[in-house]
Amino acid sequence: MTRAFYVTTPIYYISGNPHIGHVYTTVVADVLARTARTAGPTFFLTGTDEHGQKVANAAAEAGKSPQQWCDELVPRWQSLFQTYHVAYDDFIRTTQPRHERVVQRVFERLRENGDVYLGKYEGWYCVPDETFWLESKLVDGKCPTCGREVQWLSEDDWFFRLSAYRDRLIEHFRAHPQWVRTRSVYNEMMAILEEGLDDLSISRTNFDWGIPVPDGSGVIYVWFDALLNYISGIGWEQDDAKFQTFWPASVQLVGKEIARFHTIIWPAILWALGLEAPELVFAHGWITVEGQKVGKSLGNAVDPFALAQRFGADSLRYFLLREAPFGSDFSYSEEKIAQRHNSDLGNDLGNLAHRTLSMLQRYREGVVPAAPASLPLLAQFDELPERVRIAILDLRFRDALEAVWEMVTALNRAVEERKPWALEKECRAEELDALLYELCEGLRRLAILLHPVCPERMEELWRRLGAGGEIGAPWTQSLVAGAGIAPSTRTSLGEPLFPRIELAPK
RNA sequence: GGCUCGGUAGCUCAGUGGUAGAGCAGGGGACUCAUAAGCCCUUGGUCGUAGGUUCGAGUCCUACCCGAGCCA
Repeated sequence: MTRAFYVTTPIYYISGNPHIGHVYTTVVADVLARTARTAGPTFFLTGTDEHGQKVANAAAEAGKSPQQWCDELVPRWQSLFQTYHVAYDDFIRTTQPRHERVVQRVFERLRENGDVYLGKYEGWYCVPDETFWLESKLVDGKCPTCGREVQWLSEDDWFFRLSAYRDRLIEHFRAHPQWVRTRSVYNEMMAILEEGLDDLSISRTNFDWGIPVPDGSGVIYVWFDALLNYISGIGWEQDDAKFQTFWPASVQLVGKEIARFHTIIWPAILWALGLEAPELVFAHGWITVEGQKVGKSLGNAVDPFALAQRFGADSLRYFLLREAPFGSDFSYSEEKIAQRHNSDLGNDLGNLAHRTLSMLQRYREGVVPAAPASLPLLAQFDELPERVRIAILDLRFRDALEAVWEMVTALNRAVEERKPWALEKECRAEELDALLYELCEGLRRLAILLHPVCPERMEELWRRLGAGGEIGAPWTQSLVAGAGIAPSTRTSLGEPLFPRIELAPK
């Protein structure tokens, strides 16, 4: 029933260190990918964007070559993603030959078919933002976005015939009102299209840190270069089987600041190549700190490594997905992270696991009892996996998690109502066995359902349950009749999965 | 300036015409397997403001205020 699933993050521009925003997008992609993998073939691509004047300048300031600068920074990103348990299928760097070949080949192809032509570019350019500005848009002669000096460029450039795709773009937007989310970004892109499109300059001659224009001078514009990672990363014209399997992308995640590149320029380039546009571009909001935008320049950037250290990577992942509906901006604070961790993960889920395994230890020496004839407690959640899968693949993470928590609450309630300690005292062994079995099996299912969100902690829960098979196995194998936890399985209690975090009072 | 999205309980948010909801936080209770966690009960909102349409509006229309964002 499922077509292959392909999810991408933006490739990250390595002019500095990563921050929590990079974690946010990448974790979301990881949750999508991990969920999709339980249903069918999946590919998750992320990587780094390494060309452009801004990188060249940063490298020069550090007294390094651009390549050396990138080589030193890339591991920083990779170790960040490892810290957050991100399991990408590939990590592409735009300085890799496999990517550079593709960019040059695309350039040649479009030049052959007339979508790329030689023209003259004159105008203002903001180096840090890699953006062109009309004189009329400048504020006091400076970049309206970042307030820094702009440069006057006058050069012969190669242009991409973007204007030729305007009508098709408008038609595409009208025919697929859900292809760009959120709604507000869709509306804004539509407004841009209705205003009209100019052709796009896609080469630079005033610096040389980029992919050379084939049979010409200068380098290819960093955005043109970067966008193509999404097809070079799955082997366009290099690995046809792979490319055909995964293109068009199922979900391309972007921050809303780069929505225009991904929903206007990108589909036009794809069409010029005879390829399909991605199925969905989801432009999400910012993370703010106490209502303020996070950024290096604002000086309120939080070290994401330190956050993982303090709260646990899985708790951060849970927080990012649960706290706000995906898409809108949301305000992050340490208090809120701690509150989510304590109440949802610690009190509800972690304690459920701990009390269950503890009772099993106390009453049954840690061994899973025989399976009862039916599982009435769990039967009401037979539809839950499908609900969760649908919500996650629709990027409604909060809804998915709320649905899972209905089950967590039901299991906690069942413990209260059926009082295992009383059953033990009254020697009602059969009832106690049935309840304990159902609680263990319930935990096994919760571990599977929450594995995409909290992979490390759920793997630990899986081990403590002594569950057989793979936690990440297709749900058609692990969440069906007969797949339940085996009687006589030996469990272990262990320390709390999500120990309470006490914040120092302000 | 034009445009977009949002403004619902202390906090985070559901709710697109028919008697205001959830979770958390706050208050009370019974219990004890457990991370003083869990369970039960409960306080709390003139749904940004002012008009309008309608038998009836958080839900539609107009204006305005506040916040965030977009404008080759």
